[in-house]
Amino acid sequence: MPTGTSTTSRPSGRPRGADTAARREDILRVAAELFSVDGYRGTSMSRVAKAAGISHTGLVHHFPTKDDLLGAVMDRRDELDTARAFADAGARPTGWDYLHAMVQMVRNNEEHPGMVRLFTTVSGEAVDPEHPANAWLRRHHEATVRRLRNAFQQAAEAGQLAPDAPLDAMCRLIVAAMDGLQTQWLTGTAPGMADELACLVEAFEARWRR
Amino acid sequence: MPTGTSTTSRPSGRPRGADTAARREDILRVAAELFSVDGYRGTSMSRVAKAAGISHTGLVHHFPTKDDLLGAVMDRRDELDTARAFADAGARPTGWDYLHAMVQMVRNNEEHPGMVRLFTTVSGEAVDPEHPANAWLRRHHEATVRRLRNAFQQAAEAGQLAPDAPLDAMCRLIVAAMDGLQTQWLTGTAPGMADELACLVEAFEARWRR
DNA sequence: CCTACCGATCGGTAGG
DNA sequence: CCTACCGATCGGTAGG
Repeated sequence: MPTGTSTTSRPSGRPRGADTAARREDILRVAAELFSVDGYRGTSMSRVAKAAGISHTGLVHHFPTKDDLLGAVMDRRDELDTARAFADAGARPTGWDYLHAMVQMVRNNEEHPGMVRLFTTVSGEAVDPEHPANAWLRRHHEATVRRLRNAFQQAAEAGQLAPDAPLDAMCRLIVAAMDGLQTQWLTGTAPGMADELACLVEAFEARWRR
Repeated sequence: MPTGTSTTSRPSGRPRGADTAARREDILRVAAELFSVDGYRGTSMSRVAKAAGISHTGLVHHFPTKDDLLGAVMDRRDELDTARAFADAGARPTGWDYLHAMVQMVRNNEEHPGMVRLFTTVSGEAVDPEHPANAWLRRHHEATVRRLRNAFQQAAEAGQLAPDAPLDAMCRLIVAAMDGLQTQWLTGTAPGMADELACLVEAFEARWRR
């Protein structure tokens, strides 16, 4: 009995479509782990292939270039990040509640050091305008700032924000604090991240909440 | 006439001691530039040598391993950083004044993008415990936190700090904000860093200054 | 002509 | 400090 014919029903042989999706997921998982420790520049395609249990050329078949692989890894990170954020709070909180939900999201991140390491390591390399993840980093920061800005504007419309509050600076500060706390947490300088971020939100409320 | 003998007076030939120090400084300057863009892992000894105008083995003569070179580059960064911090304020301010002086120091850093890039890029790689700059990164963060803690304790002794202020979290937040703002500034998400940091200090004062 | 790979090797470069 | 090299590994591609 021939295997891999062009007939529509295949009682034996490899289920091709499903295998491809599962294989890609395997690759993305091990690549994320390697990038998170050694960075994009410090990780070779061969090492990713070996960790995924396939050949180098097998890896290239799924991701033609190393840049393609990085892009897929970071897209997957964002998807998992968003999925977890939504799982925590069914509907997205608004106004100051959004800030407190963000603290909870950071507390959740303390259970996922691999994700935090991936973000921090790749961000460090990606400040170089020539780095393949530079556009991703800018997009990520701008999207995060935008969501914070929306929350502050909701607070303002509800009369809960001082009219002279420096909106943009506050948004950027929260993003900066989250990024910087990750570095300190990963190196052991800080025991956590959420309590520190909560301290920032508390100070903001003391100064600019109405 | 022989060149480079061990006699004390050399009317001709290369003044060796001076040359060595100057050459090392040249190497450290170009290495800092390369590390700041491509990172430690993304920079080769050969490329450093070429940029410094010497051979690969000539570079190895001054810095036996790549790790030695990185250590010297980061030590030099810290020296220049400290020198500029002292130049700004003759004596180190105390209490809340120290926080405001730090904002001024960050404003000064906006004139030195290369230094900021070096710090951010190497920090990103160095969260890996196996990275040669991991110890440097931890030392840097702990020293910065210690100086901030001293300042807050001076404020407390002067009765200018609420007794329930979360000292450690505040110190780590300031360090995190400085690090994170550097990333956003380098990628163009934020137009500056000092105004944002000043916003953090203002919020802290509103919440915990007495 | 398709898919999901394989073993082998391309021209160059890495740190030392 | 140079020329001349090493063992190995880089990202990417060949034909089958």
